[in-house]
Amino acid sequence: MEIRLSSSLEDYLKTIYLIQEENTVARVKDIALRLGVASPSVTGAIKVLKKLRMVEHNSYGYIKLTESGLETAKKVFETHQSIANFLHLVLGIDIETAEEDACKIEHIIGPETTYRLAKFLEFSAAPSSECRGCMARFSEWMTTNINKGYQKDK
Amino acid sequence: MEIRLSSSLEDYLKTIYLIQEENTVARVKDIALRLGVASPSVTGAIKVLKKLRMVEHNSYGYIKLTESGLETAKKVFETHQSIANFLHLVLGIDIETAEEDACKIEHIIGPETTYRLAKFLEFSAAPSSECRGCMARFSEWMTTNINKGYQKDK
DNA sequence: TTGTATATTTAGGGTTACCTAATATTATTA
DNA sequence: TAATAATATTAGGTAACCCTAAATATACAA
Repeated sequence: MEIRLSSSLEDYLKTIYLIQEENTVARVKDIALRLGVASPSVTGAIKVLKKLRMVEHNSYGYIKLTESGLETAKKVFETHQSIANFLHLVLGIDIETAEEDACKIEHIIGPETTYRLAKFLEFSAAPSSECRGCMARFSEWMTTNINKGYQKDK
Repeated sequence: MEIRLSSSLEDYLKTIYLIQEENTVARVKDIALRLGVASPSVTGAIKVLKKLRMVEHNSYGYIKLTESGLETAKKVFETHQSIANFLHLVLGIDIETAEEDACKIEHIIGPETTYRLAKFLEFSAAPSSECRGCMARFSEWMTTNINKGYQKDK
């Protein structure tokens, strides 16, 4: 009985989750601030998430994830972490870009891709893995080759 | 003077490109069929792409990419290939899922991520790369570990 | 406790991207 | 060539998601 949420709704859940993790209460204003949207957009999204039983909310009150909302939010966040780690630690992309890209990809890839990506990270970062040396070599190789190809503008 | 296209418009360009590559002429019907949308959606998109000077088109006629449209379409397609190859060859995801995921990610990641992903593939697949052994080990390791974690349902 | 500041919601719009049904054009074939 | 089939376009509608401006509710402080 898995409900397929939009990227946007997943972002709202993830944001509420992150606010809750900081032992803070989630308010419309905070969510709006973090997501860079206006307050009425948050009110609208919360109304939908409430109907889906992902959050609890009374008018003008605080917002809390339900068990089901928490579960989904955690999944999204974990997927985010795997992607961001891969982009940053393996590909060597700067942390800001890695986070930005991860924020978009997290809503798109299926569970199998997520699972395998996490496993790849686990494998390549394991202390015993010969892969560690290989990753270091790639890193070196990238640094020496970087100027021949893509140049970051802006 | 880079114009930021929507995922949807990029898909239309990519589809026209792929039809052109088959030495076939692109018609509304074909594009609609490949993308799984109705004809009026294609007509609408073509109107936008024409305004952006990405395609040439006269009413009731064939559709052709302009130089600028071709350039963008190629970029999208190349990004697609890098992602699909990574998902399939490195992570070992079945080709259909890899293609599906790539179709979504291709519109999202920036040029640096694309560049580095391609370089990673280049490095890890190079005949001289010690990484090849490492990738093979990962593949083995995945096969032995796969049942402990995620199981493909459906 | 009453006035003011802050936070939230409602109301009303805009954009993108799809759809179906109806109309117009082009192509085919009898 | 005239009728029919195939294709493309226009018209009109829906849903998701965002926005600003205005109204409403709550919190705080004099």
